Amino acid sequence: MGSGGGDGDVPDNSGADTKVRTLADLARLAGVSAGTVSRALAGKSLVNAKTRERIQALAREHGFRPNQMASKLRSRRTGVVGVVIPLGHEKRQQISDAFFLTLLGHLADELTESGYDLMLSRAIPDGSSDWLERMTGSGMVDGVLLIGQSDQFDVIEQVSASYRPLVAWGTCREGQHHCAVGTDNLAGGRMAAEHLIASGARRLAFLGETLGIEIEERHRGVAAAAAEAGVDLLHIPISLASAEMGAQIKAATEENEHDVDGIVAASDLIAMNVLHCLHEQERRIPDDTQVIGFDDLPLAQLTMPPLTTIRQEIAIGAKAMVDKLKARIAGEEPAGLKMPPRLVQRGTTRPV
Amino acid sequence: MGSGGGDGDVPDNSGADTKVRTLADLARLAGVSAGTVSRALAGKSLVNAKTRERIQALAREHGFRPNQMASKLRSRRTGVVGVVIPLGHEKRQQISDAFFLTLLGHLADELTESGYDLMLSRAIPDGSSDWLERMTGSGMVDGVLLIGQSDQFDVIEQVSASYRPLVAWGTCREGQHHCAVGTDNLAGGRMAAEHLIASGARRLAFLGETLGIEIEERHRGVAAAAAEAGVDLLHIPISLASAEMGAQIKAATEENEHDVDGIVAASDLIAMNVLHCLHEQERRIPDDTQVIGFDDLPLAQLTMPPLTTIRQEIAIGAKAMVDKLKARIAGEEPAGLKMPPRLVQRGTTRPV
DNA sequence: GTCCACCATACAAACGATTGTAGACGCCGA
DNA sequence: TCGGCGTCTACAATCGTTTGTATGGTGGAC
Repeated sequence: MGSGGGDGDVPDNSGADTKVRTLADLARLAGVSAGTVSRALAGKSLVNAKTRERIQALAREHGFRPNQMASKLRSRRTGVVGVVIPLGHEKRQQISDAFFLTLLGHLADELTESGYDLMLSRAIPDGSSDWLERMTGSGMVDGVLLIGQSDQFDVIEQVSASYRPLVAWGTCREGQHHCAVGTDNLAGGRMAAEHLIASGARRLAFLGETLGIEIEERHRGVAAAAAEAGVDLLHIPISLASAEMGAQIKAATEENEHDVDGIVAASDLIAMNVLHCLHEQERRIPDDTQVIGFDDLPLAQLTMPPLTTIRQEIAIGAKAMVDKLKARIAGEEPAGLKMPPRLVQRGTTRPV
Repeated sequence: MGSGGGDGDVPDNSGADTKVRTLADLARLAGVSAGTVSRALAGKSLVNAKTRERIQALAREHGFRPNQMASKLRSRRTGVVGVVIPLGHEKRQQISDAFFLTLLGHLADELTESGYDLMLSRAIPDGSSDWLERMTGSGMVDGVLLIGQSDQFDVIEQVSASYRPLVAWGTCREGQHHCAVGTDNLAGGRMAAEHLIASGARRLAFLGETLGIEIEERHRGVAAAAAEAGVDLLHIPISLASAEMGAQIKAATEENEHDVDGIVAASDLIAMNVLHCLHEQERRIPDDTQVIGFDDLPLAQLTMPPLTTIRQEIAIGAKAMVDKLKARIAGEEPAGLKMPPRLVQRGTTRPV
């Protein structure tokens, strides 16, 4: 009363000058109560249309917007989705993986479309489930999206037992508890190997470390196909972090250049590096060595020759993740989605 | 007392069963007041060390963590930094730009390191300054980082007049009000053009639309160098969105194949596409046509031949942005940073 | 003319934490 | 034994909204 009421006293500094920070401030200016202002700004029909517009105009004029923290606290709905990237194996990995970044971009687009904000968290698992519960248990988000499962399958499984609005990208195992959207990596790996074998490869190599569950399945698929066809398979555990990748691949390709004629790379990025190294060693692609990638990032079309790869439907997957999360936030329990991979034949393998 | 103390009474359902969601719940269990629990969990020295540890153990046991919304509301400090990507020109652009995504990754790393969470927002400017003020005015974040300025220089300038903790990536103009960290694009463009001219190019082309201020400056730099040397310069406004880029570049390179012998691409991604198209047209690089990119993304090393490009120090820039933002949050007013570009000579230009 | 219904607004109680301050308790010296 | 002092804890106000309910006023029907 005493301090605030500058309305009538000094007409000078009345209007746009005094900073209006709270609903109460605006209410005083409009001559109504805070509750009414709240409803007016929310566009509720309980307030008179004329009053509503007057208040909205006033708010616009003063550049006022309600404090989100207070709003979220009261309404117990944050309008925020947490997106966490578990950096499990590979402690030193930055968020620089091209696939994850691409997926993140699509998720951001989908979430924005649905009116959600996105809280990004780079999590480095430390043995406990803390890295995940920090997000789920904080009351800061309505739901959580996991970009990849890394080697944290068990933790995710455990947390999801009590925290329902959680959807992960990655492998969808039989009987698993949590909701996952991903590509059938086993089928993808098999598909890649079978393609190479069909087009004449006899000594295969799989490039990529299998600490993460997704990559491990790709490798299993490749191994299964190789075993069935009776061809050799070499596993070279290339790091997924792009910083180390280059040197490791260089070493690997030089060392094994004598006997490998078909390479399955765990990702397109590895494949690009392989292409580069093979080219330096003047191996002809696909004549001397065939190469096949995984992901089908936009870049795959731009290599020379263009990269044959196993396509993951990132955009579709991102949309599915967001849709399923929204359903879970609403209390439903949609099942996971295992998308079939697709072979995109380009120039680094011989046509069958 | 009556309800909570299951320790001795019924050892069965005593502990982890009853859900403890609030400080008050935990306080009841511990037989202390909520205030004490709050201080204990915050590690304050005002509570007895023994009590503190007992409470912390209890919290751990029940998987309790304080509601962040309430905490942030009361303490008026969110521990969150907003990162917004303005999609000004190019309404249909997804967050898929490789450079922005890379910068985002580094920002995420730096912010995590500093204990901040990251709130990502894809903003589509609509003529007003609403897209930015939605973030700055909401009380949701302690500060805002802008990934690129797009064509929104004026809006940013205006908002930053009253909202101090704001740092943008991008061009650092003379006399501008807001704090920006970025590469000297003018110098970069000039550097690229001078390099091409020095190595024999006489008919230059700049590929990339100049709606965004950064690209526009690169173009100006190229134009200045071209004018000084008296060589022709063609400007072909390629879209920055990767979806449309391919076709546009294909059309452009086919049309102009007769007279361009030096290409400055507005980004590495454009350069990669150019390489691809030129290769299809069986032009020899760098003998028939020289190409130079901008950014020096990790991919630039993997093209064939490896891409000559103007390097932007993304990691260093990200760190600078976060440092300056932290200083601004603390009330200081650090100046912007204009980093010198660096020419990385690889295989798509002739050595001088 | 009275009463009912109804619309618009005011009031006040949450939401769940943080934090200044007052008070309880134990310990010490006199 | 008592006062003073230093530690620790309880109490209560506060952050800024949202939302259920009470209340005031207006119009129409009988």
